[in-house]
Amino acid sequence: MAVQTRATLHDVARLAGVSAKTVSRVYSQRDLVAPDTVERVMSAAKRLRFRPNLLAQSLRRGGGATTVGFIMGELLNPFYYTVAAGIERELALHGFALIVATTDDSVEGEARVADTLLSQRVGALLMIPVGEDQSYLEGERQLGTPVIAIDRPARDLVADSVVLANRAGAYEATRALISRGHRRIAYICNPASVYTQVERVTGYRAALASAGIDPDPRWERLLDDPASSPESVVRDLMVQPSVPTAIIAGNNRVCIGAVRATLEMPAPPALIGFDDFETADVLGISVVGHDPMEMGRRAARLAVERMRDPIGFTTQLELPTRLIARGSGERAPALSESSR
Amino acid sequence: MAVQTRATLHDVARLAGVSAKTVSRVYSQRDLVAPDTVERVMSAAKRLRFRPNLLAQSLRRGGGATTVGFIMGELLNPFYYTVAAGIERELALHGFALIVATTDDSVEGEARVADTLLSQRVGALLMIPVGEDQSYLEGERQLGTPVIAIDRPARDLVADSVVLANRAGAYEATRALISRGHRRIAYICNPASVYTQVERVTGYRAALASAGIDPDPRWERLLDDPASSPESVVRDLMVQPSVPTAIIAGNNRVCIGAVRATLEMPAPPALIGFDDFETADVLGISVVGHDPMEMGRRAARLAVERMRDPIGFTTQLELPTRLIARGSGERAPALSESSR
DNA sequence: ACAGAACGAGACAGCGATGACACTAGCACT
DNA sequence: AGTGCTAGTGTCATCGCTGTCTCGTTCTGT
Repeated sequence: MAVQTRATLHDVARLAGVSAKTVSRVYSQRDLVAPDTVERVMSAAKRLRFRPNLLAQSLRRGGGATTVGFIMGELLNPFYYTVAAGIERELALHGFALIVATTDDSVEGEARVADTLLSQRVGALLMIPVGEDQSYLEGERQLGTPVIAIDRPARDLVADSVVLANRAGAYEATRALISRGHRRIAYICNPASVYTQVERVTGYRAALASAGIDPDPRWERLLDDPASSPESVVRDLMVQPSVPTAIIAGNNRVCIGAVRATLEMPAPPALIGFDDFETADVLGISVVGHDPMEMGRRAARLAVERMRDPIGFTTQLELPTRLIARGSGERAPALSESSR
Repeated sequence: MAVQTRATLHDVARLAGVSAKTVSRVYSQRDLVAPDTVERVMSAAKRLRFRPNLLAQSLRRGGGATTVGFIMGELLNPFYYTVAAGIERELALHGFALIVATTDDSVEGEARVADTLLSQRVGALLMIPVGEDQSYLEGERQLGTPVIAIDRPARDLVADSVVLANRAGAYEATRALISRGHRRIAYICNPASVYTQVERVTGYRAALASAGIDPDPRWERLLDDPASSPESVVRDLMVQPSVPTAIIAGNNRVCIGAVRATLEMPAPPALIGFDDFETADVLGISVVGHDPMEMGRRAARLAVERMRDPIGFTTQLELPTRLIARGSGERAPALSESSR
């Protein structure tokens, strides 16, 4: 088993009878090289299976990075990986490779992987911020590594960001329920202290207020307990003396939990989820949908722009949501319930 | 806005009043350095926000890569990204970063991204092979970049691989249906010419044969048409003069399509899917389940081993599947059908 | 007290590539 | 003939870092 070593520019140069610089020229195509020299070089390169070393190249060229890092909570969450897919596609278009790193949604994890990625000299850092504070990246930004926050704006850090119209989405969903006659509308989410949920709850309350309904703490289940299952939260809610006639689930996990909990009920409450999910149509679940892939694409595009022009103004992008009616959100309140 | 440049070893050395090599020693911890020198260096490094350049480091150290590449069809497929999640976790444990690249399941895409990744000098290449032939990577393998094939073995290439017990899984599912009294069992998949499906179909036929049932081409819908929707294929199948009493769906897409197609039927056929999916329990769909995350982990572990020891024997790993009963696969054939 | 080990730190080269600059040959023009 | 240009190529230094070698200092044992 011949364990050879990888050929370098010099090996190719020697075989082709030219200088290393000329081989470099052939590959970078920035300079003129005589056609037959090109041919000699190319054939030598092919014979040696030469492949330019991008690491050495970007070192020499002074940091022109070829990779971009994406810091996400975990790859198993459909929302996250759909964003990742969008990022990957957009970056591929511009010739960048994507390094993904997961944090398990922990603050230490975030700092740790950010550190690793920066040591890898990624050209930009895309992230779904977890911690309360991303100021530890401010220095890096000044050193020329742009940071793009996705889904939640970064805290204490100058960074571009791409977020959803969370308030408007929740507002619209709540209004839709109200217009069907619902007055007792629950909002359930877990975790609740993240930016997106805070925004959505605000939209939810605003919609209630606009209809003259006082928000009722009984129907706001804003949890921050990774251990508690959404399903049991919903079950618990539905055995109270006074039950809501409609539920808004703050994210897809809670929504699926709510589906599980209410599937067998004789008169299930109306249900609207936030975030679309694969089998939502099969299950007939109405949701506040949006386009996570597009979020990723936009974020990647911002990153590419920032790498080219580090000194532009930072951009805050808000992407729209839209209510997708599939049945579960259009159920009217049960008669006995609607007249309390 | 002060656009500074990133500090290097030399900058730190100058500020700390030592040589660059000593700073290097402090960071690599392979050599002895006096405690107060360490402290001086560290404080200088912190002041300059120094962060060692891993690219330069691995260049100098001669290729000791810090990244591993994963070539996948597309990030949107739940199976693929779950594998990716497993890979990422395992790699993180060993200090490698993961670069993901997608091919849109095209052969050219595969070759293109493999090229990019190899130029990035990834330490290993993990891939879900698409093409008929991965021999173009043989040279790279000899040059020291191990290749690990996932889900499907590589063709014409010495590579470790991690695959599922496809035949056994399909065999078990088919036998289970037979034992409930089914005789007319359809197998639907798209695409059909990939390794996994060929194996599964083989298992399916073997099970039929073992029960003395002749395979019937009417009930094998082996498509290779990305455009045709699984749902319509199933609908079409169910309006034939003679309908099957049970369906095996070759992958999760087909399975979800089958669910859509049969949901409203008064007497739906029994249904078993291949690959588990998020809401399968809610929908009561029996599946041949397996553990894609574990596949990713195992593949990553193999990659790490190979990077450490390039000359071991190649390993072929086969991971088990298991039949998960949730109702849809346990339906007995309709009476009028079972006695034909 | 002195040889030899052990420790701590610097000088230098070089990983694989490219930017800056220099140089030659050939041609067109005055 | 002399000048200026261009096309095509080579030399050298260097990107940020570390392996190897070297050297001065302190410590150890007899």
